[in-house]
Amino acid sequence: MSKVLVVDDEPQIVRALGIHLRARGWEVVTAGDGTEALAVADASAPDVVVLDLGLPDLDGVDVITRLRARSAVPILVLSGRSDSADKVDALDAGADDYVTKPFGMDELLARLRVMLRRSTPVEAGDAVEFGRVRVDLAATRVTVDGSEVRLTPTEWHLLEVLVRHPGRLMSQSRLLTEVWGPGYETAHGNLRLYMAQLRRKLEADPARPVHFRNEPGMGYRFEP
Amino acid sequence: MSKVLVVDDEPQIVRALGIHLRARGWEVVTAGDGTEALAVADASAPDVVVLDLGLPDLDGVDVITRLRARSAVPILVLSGRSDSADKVDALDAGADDYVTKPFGMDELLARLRVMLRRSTPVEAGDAVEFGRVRVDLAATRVTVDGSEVRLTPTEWHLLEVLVRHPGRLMSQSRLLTEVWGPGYETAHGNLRLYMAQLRRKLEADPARPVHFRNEPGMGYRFEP
DNA sequence: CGGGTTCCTGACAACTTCCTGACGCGTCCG
DNA sequence: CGGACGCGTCAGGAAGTTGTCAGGAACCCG
Repeated sequence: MSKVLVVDDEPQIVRALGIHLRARGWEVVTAGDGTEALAVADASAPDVVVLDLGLPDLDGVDVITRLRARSAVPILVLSGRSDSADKVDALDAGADDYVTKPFGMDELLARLRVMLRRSTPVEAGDAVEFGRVRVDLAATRVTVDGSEVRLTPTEWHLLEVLVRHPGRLMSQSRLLTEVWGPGYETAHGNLRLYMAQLRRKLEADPARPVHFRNEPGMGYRFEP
Repeated sequence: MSKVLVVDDEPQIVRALGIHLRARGWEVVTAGDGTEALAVADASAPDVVVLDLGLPDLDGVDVITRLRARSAVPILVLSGRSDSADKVDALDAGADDYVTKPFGMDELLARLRVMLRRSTPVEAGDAVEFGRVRVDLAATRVTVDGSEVRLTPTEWHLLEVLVRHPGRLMSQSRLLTEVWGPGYETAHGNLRLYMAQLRRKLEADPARPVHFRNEPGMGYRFEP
């Protein structure tokens, strides 16, 4: 049985979600604001989080960032406005998907199932191989053609974030917040620099990257 | 069996629609004005709503807004006046499609089937396929015949908005505000440009689009 | 304290994307 | 029949991004 944490400040929404989710066999824990959400997430380790962006105490994006700092739990965002700006911000901060209110219950349940099925993209402890590179996540070790390559801490952190989401586009802001922490969303120059170093150390032809690709204006993508 | 709510102030239209719909296996509930419509919608939770804009008590757009505040039920608008302004307003308020009176019964039934199909099975989780195109919303990736197609940020935003509302007629102002943000409601030239680029990249014959169709004066519609 | 490593900042050229305006074509309506 | 309107298309310049380099500050460790 999977556990879901529902965070919303409107009690009727929490109640309605709880009823439907329990009817489908989920175990449900709830929170009414951001502070409570963080506490409950720590205490009960949910498998997935449903988070309303419009909370009374904390900014929704803030909550996402702090959840991300602790675990890789999938986050589904409920967005009140159909305005796209806050959705983009949420995704950048680390949310995995979003649904705009008003939403159909079936749609939400379907998305939750998908997220759960896809959760933990790459487990810690696994090793990822691509080209002539082998990344051992458990041992914190990288080898190219069998010989070890030394990475600085920042390089390693960046590589880890990318490798844990194979094939997925990661926006600059998301990479920055995950590697450097909240507050560095604008240090683009930094990201460019370390991406270049990763490519220099891991790509066969750093000028023509195959595994660490950039999509102009959108972000970077790791391709195994 | 699916349930449809028919809202119209002319009894003969309600009766005629009821007969045809029941003959096709629909369960039908009715309302004669806006207030009743809202009450019946709450009480019987229809799968789709057919709504005449010219109601005696409430403005049609008002009814749509209030329905939308409660659920994501698809709304098909019946417009009596050939004036197109109110139709656009209805779409902006959240209607999914419209039919102009006098209408053919076959056309209305066909539209209803489309709306129902889009709402029940839900988008297939995080990937949408149509023709030879596959849109992976989670990975932010588009492929045609298996080979990747690169989209610019604006192209991707536009595609995402369209794809998340399959079969639905999206007004130009809505597309503009969702993709470019509030304040760009009049930048129609922009929308035409990027719609053309999407078609060039995704349609088999960009000059004769099948999946990204335009309805003159209204907006654009994505058909899977 | 010194040597080596790591991290950050600022600059530049090459590139991509975005916007604007103009033109042609078809439809609709007077 | 002519004009207005909306739509699709094209091209050019403005604006923003990215890869890259070099230099200096901060850090760690012996």
